[in-house]
Amino acid sequence: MKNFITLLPPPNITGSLHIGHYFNWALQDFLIQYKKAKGYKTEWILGLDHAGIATQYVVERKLAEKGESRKELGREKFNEKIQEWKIEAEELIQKQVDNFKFDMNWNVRHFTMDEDHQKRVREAFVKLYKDGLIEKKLKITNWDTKCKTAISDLEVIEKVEKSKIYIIEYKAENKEEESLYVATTRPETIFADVALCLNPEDPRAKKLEGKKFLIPLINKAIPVILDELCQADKGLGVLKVTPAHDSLDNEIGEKHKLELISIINEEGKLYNTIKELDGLTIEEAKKEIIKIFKENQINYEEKEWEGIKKYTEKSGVPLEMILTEQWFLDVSTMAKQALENIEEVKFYPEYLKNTFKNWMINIKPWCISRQIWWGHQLPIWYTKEGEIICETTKEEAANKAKVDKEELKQETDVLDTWFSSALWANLTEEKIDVLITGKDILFFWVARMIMFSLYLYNKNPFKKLYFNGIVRDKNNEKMSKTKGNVINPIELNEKYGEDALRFTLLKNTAGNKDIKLNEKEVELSRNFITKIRNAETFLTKYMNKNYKENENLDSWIETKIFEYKQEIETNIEEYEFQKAAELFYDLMWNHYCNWYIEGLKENPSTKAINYFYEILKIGQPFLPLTIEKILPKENKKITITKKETNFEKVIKITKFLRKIKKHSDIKTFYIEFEEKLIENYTKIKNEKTSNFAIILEQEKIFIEKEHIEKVKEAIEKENKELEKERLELTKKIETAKSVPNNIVEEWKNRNKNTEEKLEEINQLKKLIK
RNA sequence: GGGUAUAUAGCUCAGCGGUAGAGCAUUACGUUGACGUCGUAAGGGUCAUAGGUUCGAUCCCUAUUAUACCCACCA
Repeated sequence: MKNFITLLPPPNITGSLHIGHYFNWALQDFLIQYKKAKGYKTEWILGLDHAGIATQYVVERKLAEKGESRKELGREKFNEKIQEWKIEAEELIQKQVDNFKFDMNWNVRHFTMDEDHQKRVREAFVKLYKDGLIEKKLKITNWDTKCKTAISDLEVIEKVEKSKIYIIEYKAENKEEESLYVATTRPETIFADVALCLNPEDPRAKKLEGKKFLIPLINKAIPVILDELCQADKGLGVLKVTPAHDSLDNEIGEKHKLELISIINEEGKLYNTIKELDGLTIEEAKKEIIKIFKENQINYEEKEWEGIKKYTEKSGVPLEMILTEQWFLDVSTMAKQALENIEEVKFYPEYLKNTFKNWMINIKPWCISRQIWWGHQLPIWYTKEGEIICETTKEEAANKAKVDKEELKQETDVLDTWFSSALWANLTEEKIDVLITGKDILFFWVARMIMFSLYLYNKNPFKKLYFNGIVRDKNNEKMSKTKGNVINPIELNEKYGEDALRFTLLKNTAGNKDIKLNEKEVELSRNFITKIRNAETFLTKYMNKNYKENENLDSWIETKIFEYKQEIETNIEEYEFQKAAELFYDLMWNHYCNWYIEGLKENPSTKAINYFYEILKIGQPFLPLTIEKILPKENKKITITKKETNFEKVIKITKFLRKIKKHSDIKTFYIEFEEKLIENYTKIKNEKTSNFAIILEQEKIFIEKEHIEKVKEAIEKENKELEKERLELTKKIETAKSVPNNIVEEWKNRNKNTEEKLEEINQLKKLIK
């Protein structure tokens, strides 16, 4: 038996599951059910993520409500509190999972802090460290002043905001020289300035290079340096260089070997400045320094400014760049390996593979340490002498260092949550058939899993990657608690019944794009489910059991089932869920209910119920709960094949008669072909009252004289259209020069058809006269 | 600033070199065998704009516009 493995993106233990989870899970559940029915042994790898910063943030906030803080509690007690929270959160998630009703065994699941995963993480770290890819460095890092931890570049969000920009005068050390004016949005950082920078092309550059200028207030002299990183057209073309608190400045600083002066501490407060400002927060200091400028008659100008401001993703406070010691993972080798192996992975949608590649090409070292308490502590031990030992356990570290293990102190930092997630694909040794996840975590998670798996396990973890869109509200806005437009999947399921939301989402996945979810759509799915239930009621309770032979109709629906089944399966295999859903909808509602069941009313068939069950089997992954209730545990298996049928003729004749009926009060017609069926479909009596006959589909249809005029009208329009088409086609064929033969042949055939039809109509017209 | 995706009927979206499609909504008619209604039918489109390639473009190319997202060090 073949295996089918899929990996659930583990939800965070920070809170409840939302419609995004429901959608993502529904896609996976759909595939699982489909593959199961196909005879595969399926495995859905489930789990939860400890979500380091996010969880710690939530728990700290809860503590703050009670007037407690993590510092008071200490690391051990605090982690106990987090464990309590975890249990609470798990219960909540459990309830939701139960309500989601997916085909999963939630009791069998992993957790990123499980002992075996901790081991996996430690081993990975040690290997990477010993390979020389992990290094501790004093560097400026993105800093979250609320959670007091470093964060990665990916956890930074940017917003365009209106604020103020200040133009500040830096006087020349040599009083004869003219002052330089610097535009900055951060006047509070002048104390960390170590240079002023100009672009080498700047006309002032040659004259000023090496000259010294004074930092306002403290009158410290700093030199002018030249670097093309300073752009002449930005600001006033003069950059104040604060290498300890700005990444561009840091780069310039490194190039010119400038001193790093740190003035912002881990709490986001100033130190090492002047006594009026030390201890103030950035925002406070910004206001205060302007006051001080005024008091000291420092020349400055204030202007309105619109620019990008950075915030931390998790706690939402302004981002600071500060100087700290952090652990960095050099991912360049891994990225190279990932690039070499990515072609064998199929991406849905394909264009994301390029996004993936571009990211890999431009990848930068990853800051993997976090100064929080909840997470995987780094397997790094320090000896009394300050030697760094990296081993998976304290015992091993002690052995290696040849010291008593009580002498070793473990690094207090924990790993970025995504470091442990990066190993999530290695919960199984086998290749995962498909990972279905959101595109927002392509870099955070998917890319890193691929890199880690290739480097550490020499294995490409995935065969296919499917990125689902975001579920948005009916106005195409992202759902958020603050906007109040959040749709709760469980509430929707309660309102519209089981499977309605699931079907709606599957039917609207439209090429991995975001889904605009309108409740109206869910209502339509509900109606579809009702239709199916009613069909069942009709077939089992109301259908006339007085069966007659009904080969034509049966053969037709059987052929339809055969064709649709194939097409639906092809679409599912290509992950075209929306097309598959539409096909199933069409087969069930249009073909089976509207034509077949309507036909049964005249001609009940013993096979009707079997056909119904066959269609349900096809649709089972779309509406598993509904269909499970209807499908009997054991039902007679019937073979579905393509069969000869002339039912299409019935449809054509029916549609023709309906058209006539629409425009007249026709009461009778006469035909000697499937008359009962047509009578039933058209609700026109089959009774010979006239000798006027028209020929359609090689069948004679007799219609009363008085309705002939209406027939004329009905066909006149068709006639016009046909003539127009013939004209166009003839012209096309005549003017065709460099058109391939097969195309011309096709046109000719079509033209022949048109002419035949026109001939039919002409005959008809003659007859009517 | 760079990149990617999207632009087709009132709405949600298919199609993607050779007759513009579906579902919903609208309108009309009809529902004495199932219908948390259902059925039948009709109307509705310069396929974002402008060029180009081609015998032929909604489809390919180029530019423009709009929207969304991603990346980047902008004072």
